[in-house]
Amino acid sequence: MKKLERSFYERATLEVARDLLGKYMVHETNDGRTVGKIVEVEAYVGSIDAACHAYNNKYTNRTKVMFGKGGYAYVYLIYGMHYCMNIVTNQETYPEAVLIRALEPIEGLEIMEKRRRTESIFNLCSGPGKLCQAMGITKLQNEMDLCGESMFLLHGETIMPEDIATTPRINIDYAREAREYPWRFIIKDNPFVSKGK
DNA sequence: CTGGGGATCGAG
DNA sequence: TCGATCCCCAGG
Repeated sequence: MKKLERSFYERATLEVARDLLGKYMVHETNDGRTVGKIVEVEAYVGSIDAACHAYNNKYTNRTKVMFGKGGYAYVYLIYGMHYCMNIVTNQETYPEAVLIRALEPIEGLEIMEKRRRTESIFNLCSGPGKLCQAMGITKLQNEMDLCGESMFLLHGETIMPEDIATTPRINIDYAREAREYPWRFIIKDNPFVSKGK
């Protein structure tokens, strides 16, 4: 299977978000290799999106990675205890990213179970915080190049347009009009999607 | 320096 | 439904 190249990520964010469904995310660590199929994502577009950390093109130490080239990881700590994994999209100067919200576990299940302290397969990667724990993603992976050797994506399975559902994003009630933007994409009827909302 | 708030999760 | 827990950042 072929590794996704920079050109895949450096496109319009909503397109990248849709196209990420079905891709395999791989993380190589000392514990071993874990792989998950992307089944749920959300797009964040800094210039116009009140839910995005880089709303109004806000440039801070935390958001700066989103202003860089596509294909890098944006990982941040939320609620003081969980990490969220994003993939930076579009060209330089456009602060945009896609949040990975759920994976279907493909490989390294034993490693995931150990990290998550559960053997329930539907509870390993069915949420943004859970999948970071299962895949061994922390602040250390922030700003990592996904075109490198440690963490990267593979062309996994092709998802037909009719198998993709679109909804508003989860837990962004504070974001005023952006609350309703249909920027969450999931694989229809996939049992590994998060139980958000 | 200070304090309010958050792209979550799991227990009860 | 609610508490844990702490980084981030705006404001003074």
